[in-house]
Amino acid sequence: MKVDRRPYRRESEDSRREALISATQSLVAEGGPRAATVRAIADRAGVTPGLIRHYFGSKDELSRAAYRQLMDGMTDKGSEALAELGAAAPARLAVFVAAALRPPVVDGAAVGLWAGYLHMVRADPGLQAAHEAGYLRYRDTLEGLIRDLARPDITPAQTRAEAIACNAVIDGLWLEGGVLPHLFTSGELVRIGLTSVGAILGVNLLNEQSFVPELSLASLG
Amino acid sequence: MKVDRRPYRRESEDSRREALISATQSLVAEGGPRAATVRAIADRAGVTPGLIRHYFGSKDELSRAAYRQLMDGMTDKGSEALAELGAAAPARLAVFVAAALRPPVVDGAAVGLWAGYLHMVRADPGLQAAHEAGYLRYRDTLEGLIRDLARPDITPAQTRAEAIACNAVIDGLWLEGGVLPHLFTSGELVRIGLTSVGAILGVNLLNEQSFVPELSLASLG
DNA sequence: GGCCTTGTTATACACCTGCATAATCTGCCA
DNA sequence: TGGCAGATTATGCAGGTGTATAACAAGGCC
Repeated sequence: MKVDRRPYRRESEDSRREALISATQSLVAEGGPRAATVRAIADRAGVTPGLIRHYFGSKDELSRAAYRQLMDGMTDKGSEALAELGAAAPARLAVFVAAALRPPVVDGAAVGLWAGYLHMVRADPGLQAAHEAGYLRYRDTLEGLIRDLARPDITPAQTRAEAIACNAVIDGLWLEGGVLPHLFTSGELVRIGLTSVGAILGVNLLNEQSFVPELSLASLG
Repeated sequence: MKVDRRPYRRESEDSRREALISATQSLVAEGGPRAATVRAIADRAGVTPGLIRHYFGSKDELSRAAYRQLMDGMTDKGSEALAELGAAAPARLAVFVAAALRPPVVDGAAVGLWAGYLHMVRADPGLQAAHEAGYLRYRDTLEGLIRDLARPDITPAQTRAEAIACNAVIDGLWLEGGVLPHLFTSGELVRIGLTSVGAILGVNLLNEQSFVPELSLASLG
């Protein structure tokens, strides 16, 4: 009594790694990290479990790769939204903030993955350095946008403190929006984010909505 | 060949529940949720695994209880600091915010524990309900303190949005302070928190420092 | 064509997981 | 002083986990 054997299919290394990482992320997104077993991952990637060990030394290493890809994607989202427009400083800041507070950045799966690896980040110095670099890269971008506002009589130290505060607001909103999406109406996170960042900096960012196509009035709750 | 039997020791129900919850929390904080197996929990609590089922119906229920206690404990820290003084509304708000932004609330282990659970929150509806309840309890307390400021011409909807924003600032600062403590000088988190919450609400909270003994100038960086 | 490297699959294994249940101990009350 | 109830321990079980290893397939190279 023979069970049918999976047809042998040879594919590129990039394609296989991508499929495995993608399968890991989607499984964690749906059923939490406990659902992301080697067998489930391999099954979804259309592959047998052995390949995980072949491409990544172990399941943990695959998980780490998935985490790294998640972080890279999130930090890039804001910059991408920025690159397209050369508008005035307040509008650029508004775009950057808004990008972090709506899908695909605000996402339960992203929060879940991020939180799941937080303790590993605390334990592993290498990952901690990477995490810190990512955090500072984001905050520095924010600080640059704040500096570009060219408000008079603002010291560098104050700009730094403001960047920390704005970053915290964004982080907090991103977090709760991802974990408890049903508590916030559509567009509410963006509106609250722009309002409070504006309040912290003493500028009005809500009027900058018109500069952002995706942030039309219709998309606000 | 008989293995030695654990000595029978009878203890109060409260003591046993407390020991099991405490063991669960420390294990999750150290090694993430995966480390908190029934056997490891029972071992650390000085008990056999069967007791978990005896006092809590299942391991999941124990996890939920441990998470609930964590969330409640964080809110309680603020309320405790509040209970002692019957000062004016701005001072009370300042005390509440400051309590969340310094040890023992700001703590790497606490963040690790919280993150470990957040991982599970997404998968388990029961834990999600616990998280939502804890989050709302804290935010409602904050909203009450904001309302007590009795500023003129503030709608309930605006108060709600402000509470969400202030909660986000506190969450973000608490998080980053716990994960990357070396990036912030002592007292910086408290100062930034009071400044930005004040900016969001249009009040000055920094002057309220004098009302808080532990928040003397000496403790600020 | 024969061979060898390597991607891929299948199987085996040792361990661990949570849960159920039986066995045992102890304090309390009649 | 017995004995019962309930707290606590020990054992068993069915299933799942990650990983190691063997078997197989296919393409490149001489």
